[in-house]
Amino acid sequence: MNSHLSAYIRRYIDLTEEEDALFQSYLTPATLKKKEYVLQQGETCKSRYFISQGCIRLYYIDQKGSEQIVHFGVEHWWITDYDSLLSQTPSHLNIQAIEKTELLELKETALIQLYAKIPALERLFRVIMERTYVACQRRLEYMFSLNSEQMYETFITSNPQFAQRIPQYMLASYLGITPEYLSTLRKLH
Amino acid sequence: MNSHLSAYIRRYIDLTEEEDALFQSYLTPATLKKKEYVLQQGETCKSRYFISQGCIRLYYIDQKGSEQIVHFGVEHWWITDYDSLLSQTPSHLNIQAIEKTELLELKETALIQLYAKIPALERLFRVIMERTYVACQRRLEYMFSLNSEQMYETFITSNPQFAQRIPQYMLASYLGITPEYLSTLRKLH
DNA sequence: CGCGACGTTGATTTGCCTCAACGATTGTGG
DNA sequence: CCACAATCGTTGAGGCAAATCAACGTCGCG
Repeated sequence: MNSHLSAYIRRYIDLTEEEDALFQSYLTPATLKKKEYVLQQGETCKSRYFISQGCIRLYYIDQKGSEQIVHFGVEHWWITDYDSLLSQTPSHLNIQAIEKTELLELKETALIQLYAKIPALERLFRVIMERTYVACQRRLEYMFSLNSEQMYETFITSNPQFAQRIPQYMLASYLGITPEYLSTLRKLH
Repeated sequence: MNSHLSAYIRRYIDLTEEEDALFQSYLTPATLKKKEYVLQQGETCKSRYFISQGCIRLYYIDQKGSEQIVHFGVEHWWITDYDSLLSQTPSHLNIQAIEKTELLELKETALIQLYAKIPALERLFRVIMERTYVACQRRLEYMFSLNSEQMYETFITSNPQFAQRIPQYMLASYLGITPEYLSTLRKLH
């Protein structure tokens, strides 16, 4: 039983102790070393992963052959490639540990069984999805409305602790700018 | 009873005829003239809307005072401002009919009651949310990976019929470029 | 110690914006 | 039903944010 996960779930739905235990019995812990992969492009995604400890990046390789970071995941985030997972088609994403990371794996086939046993889980994952979507939407709006300097400052001020954990070239990729340009932005304070 | 909506629902979940009728009894039809608003910035969003006929845009006013289109909605799309709806805070979005549009309004308070009466609806709206999120994610990836010309061509080829229904300045806004620049792109074929 | 990964700096280039002006089309009130 | 205004798309000149390319310094690690 993972108490972090129990507390996380309790923020969204009420489960009995038995339901909580049943849910968690379907989860498989895994530990990743830095730079190890959860998923590599070409594979079909079969699971969602709850990050109990550590830091993850999702990225793909664009036409020019360079890495584009889609987003990051940290403690208490669920991460997966929803596109591949839900359509069961090969993924174009790579999901990789940035540092030593502990995950709980939830197989999608198991989740589908669990929905029948614990209907409240439908709500849990609906709410998670809603919040994830709103975050994605906000990011789109930032990209439309802010220039690179403003995006950098917004990121730094809203994720002060997290910004320390990732190398600058990854942040640059996430923001959609080059490492060189991020470097000049930082000079301007 | 709206047969389009029934068919739409059946693509995702199975409802009995009684459940379908109950669900639809909670929906209120509305007709919008061109340029009428479903929601204006500052209001708190209370409902989701199923578009039975017509075309909608969601946009906000950025710092410079110009309209930025977030996305469009057409027949058989659910549209709302999820951020405002779920947090019950004032919206920064405007939702407006581009042409004469027929909607079915589903109040969020009603939906919350309905979740208890028809648990399968949890699944319906979870699946809708998942698909909506994947679409948002794809759009982010396009913005990172494609230049304006490629984004324009992608939009035109994947939405050939829809592109005819909206003025070019709205498409330019959606793509994140100026109408002037879109005009020069079109010259290049 | 030596190599590779990471960050920085500067010169040059470019994709796209801004601003201004001008047709074409649409719509509306007299 | 016409006249005028408003809306929409186009064109061109000039400017800027950010990319590209190349080179170099530094640090951490095998």
